[in-house]
Amino acid sequence: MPREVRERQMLDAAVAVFARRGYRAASMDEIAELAGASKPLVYLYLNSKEDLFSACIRREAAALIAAVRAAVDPGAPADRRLWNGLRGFFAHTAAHPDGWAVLHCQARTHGEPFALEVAALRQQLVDVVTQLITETAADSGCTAPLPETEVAGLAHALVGAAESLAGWSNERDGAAACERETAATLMNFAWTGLENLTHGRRWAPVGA
Amino acid sequence: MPREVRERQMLDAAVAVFARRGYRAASMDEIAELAGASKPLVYLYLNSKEDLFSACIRREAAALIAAVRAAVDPGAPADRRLWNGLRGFFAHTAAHPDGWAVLHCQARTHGEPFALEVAALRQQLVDVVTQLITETAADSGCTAPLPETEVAGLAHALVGAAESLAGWSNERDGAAACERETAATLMNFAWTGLENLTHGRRWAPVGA
Amino acid sequence: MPREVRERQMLDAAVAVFARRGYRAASMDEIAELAGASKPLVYLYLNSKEDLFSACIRREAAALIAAVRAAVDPGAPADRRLWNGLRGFFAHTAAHPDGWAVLHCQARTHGEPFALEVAALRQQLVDVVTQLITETAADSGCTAPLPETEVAGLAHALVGAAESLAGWSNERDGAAACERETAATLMNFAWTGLENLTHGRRWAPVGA
Amino acid sequence: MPREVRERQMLDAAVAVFARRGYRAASMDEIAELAGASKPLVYLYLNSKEDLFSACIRREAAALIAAVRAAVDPGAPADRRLWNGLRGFFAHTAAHPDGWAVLHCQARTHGEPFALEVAALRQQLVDVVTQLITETAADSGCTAPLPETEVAGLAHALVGAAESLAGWSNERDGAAACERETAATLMNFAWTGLENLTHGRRWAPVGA
DNA sequence: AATGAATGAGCGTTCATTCAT
DNA sequence: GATGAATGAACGCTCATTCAT
Repeated sequence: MPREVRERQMLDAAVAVFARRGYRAASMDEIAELAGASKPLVYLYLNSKEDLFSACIRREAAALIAAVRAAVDPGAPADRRLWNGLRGFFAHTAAHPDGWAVLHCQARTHGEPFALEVAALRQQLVDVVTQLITETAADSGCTAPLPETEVAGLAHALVGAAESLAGWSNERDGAAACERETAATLMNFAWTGLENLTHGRRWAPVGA
Repeated sequence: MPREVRERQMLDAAVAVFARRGYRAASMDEIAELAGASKPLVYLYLNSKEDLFSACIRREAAALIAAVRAAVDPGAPADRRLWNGLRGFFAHTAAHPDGWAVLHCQARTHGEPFALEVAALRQQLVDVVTQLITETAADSGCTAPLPETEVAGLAHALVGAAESLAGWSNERDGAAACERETAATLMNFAWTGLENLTHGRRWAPVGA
Repeated sequence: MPREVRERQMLDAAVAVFARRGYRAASMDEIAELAGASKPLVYLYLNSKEDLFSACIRREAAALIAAVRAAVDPGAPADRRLWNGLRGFFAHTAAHPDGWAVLHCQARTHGEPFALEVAALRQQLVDVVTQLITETAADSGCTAPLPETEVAGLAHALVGAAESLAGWSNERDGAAACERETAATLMNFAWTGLENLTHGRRWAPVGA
Repeated sequence: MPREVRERQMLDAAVAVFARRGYRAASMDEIAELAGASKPLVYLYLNSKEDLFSACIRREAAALIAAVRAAVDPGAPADRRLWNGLRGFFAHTAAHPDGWAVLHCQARTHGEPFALEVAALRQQLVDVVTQLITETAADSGCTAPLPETEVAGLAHALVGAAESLAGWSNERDGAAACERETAATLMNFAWTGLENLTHGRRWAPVGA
């Protein structure tokens, strides 16, 4: 069996086991068995548990960001592009729950080396969203430009909301059927909020 | 040294170590040493690693929800109350980063028993937010009542956004100084978005 | 509470726990709790786990040998005395199963110090039986005196048979009702066997 | 080194250590060291301390019962067969004192799972003896058939006597030289006793 | 007379990792 | 290319034992 195929099987197995058990609790024995290979072979191809986990993170992160980027159709108007990006995100995470679990739940909780890898992914997501926000603002006739820090904050809020909704809708119904509805909820929330902000309509505490 | 004091020291140490290392990677030796006690004493007071982790989760969850509830001043108008709740949330998570890390990052990734405990906390947060949203809608002269499912979705999105922002602002600057700014960002986003929604102003995909 | 009473309670508890769990698996915590005293008090009175176990063995051994000796009525004819001794043995072991378990099952399996104590008891039992055998032989008109080694062997066989029957009849029916029957079985077996031996009627392998 | 060989070495070491120390006091470290292997290998091959002990019991029990069955030559007359069986029993226990100690002293004192395994062995021994008694009775022209319960009692008594004598002769002299003598003592005792019983010659307490 | 508080030492078990083949 | 055999190191947990009071 060619190395490339074997390696993909190993990564598939590793993602599944890491998602189910967590990084520490996952055992190389279980991964090797699920991959249908012997343990020394896993070490020959992937060096160590740490490298294996990193490889999983990188592969899943690349797949996710690629899915989102592909969903954002560059030719569409700004509002459609935000909408498409959200749908792409929800669709991919729903279709690859193990990969999403590794990225969202496991990678950030196990020390620096992995946290850095996943932070890079997150930054890419935030970059995409930042650009979408900027474009959206411009497209809807922005009259009150937002400071850079606030845009970053909004992007983080949006990503967090998306992550939270992804988890919520996944556990509410196994089927990904309502993915569209979930996206719509968030889109409504974000879109109208953004429009107000970019037109200077803000809320302010009375006493401040 | 009286038992109560020792027990609190142990929980403090456990929260710190669990936050830094994760549940599996944390060793009872390290926790005991950080608590300034011997390992058998930790077991005598807290039974097992699992019980110790549960105790940490319960203590930190109770503290967080109490902080949020205390911040939401029942006498204030609805917008102020949402604002206050957000500030309370951000202030508490910034002041107790280890506790927040245990709740947000570690507890959900290590098996059913802990996930259930933290799900209960999250539900309490969502409940609080749901009520705030409902009141806010009523207070601002709602003309387009939202279906229950959508309110739940919004609440989850808001909580997710808040969680994400908490993590972002915590790692951006150790100081809790900008907590107010973070809360303002989210408040603006949420408040204006909500007002539009409750007055029937929505975004809809063109082709749908 | 006077020391003597407390000490007896401790020994009672220890015998029960040692019988149920074995020497190593028995924990001083459980013994102290069952005795209704604190652990340091147990140590104050009985020094160590080893000493406590020794004390149990000595007390139970003394009680058993006393019961057997009391049962053997010195005034009766030899056959009656053997019969009475057997009945005394079975009655006592049935009435004190924990003590018997400690002596028979636990004490011999846990290293030299305890094995020696229980060997002493066994020797006393063998001595009693040896004397009974000798007397019985004399009483029934012995025509073929038995060598000393053989008497010792017979005594050991008899004690072993008695021990085995004690266990068997105990587990066959919880009630000690059939103790008499058990004793009769053994008595028949031993008595007639002895009579033949002491009159020179032996079995011998054909080719020897 | 092939697995089979290693596994036998481990069982040999385990039998020796369990015999010397008892189940609880035996440490897996000592067993592994005596077996000339590392501890993880012992676990890889034999799963757990409990499984290891069970494996010891089963192996030694099978060896003992096989030795006795092999000694009982089916073609010989009944008295010879009883004689041969006794000699086989004494010879095997003398040649494998550790195995015998595990079966007789340790296995019965450490909880249900092991007690059941050794009870099965004992039942097999009792069955063999029961059959030998029945055949012996028939062979010697039985005129007073014994009730089934009494036969069972006699078998238990005989096995107990044999077990006791095995221990006694083993500790009296390490050499197995006197095994023949020990067997003769018991055979004389049992044979003549049986013959009387099966011809209705019994002892009865005077007052009963 | 009696105990709450505390620990050093050790055990059963697991796991990532490496050779020799 | 692929593996059966093997291990050093560490971890969760328990227990006999001792002080200070």
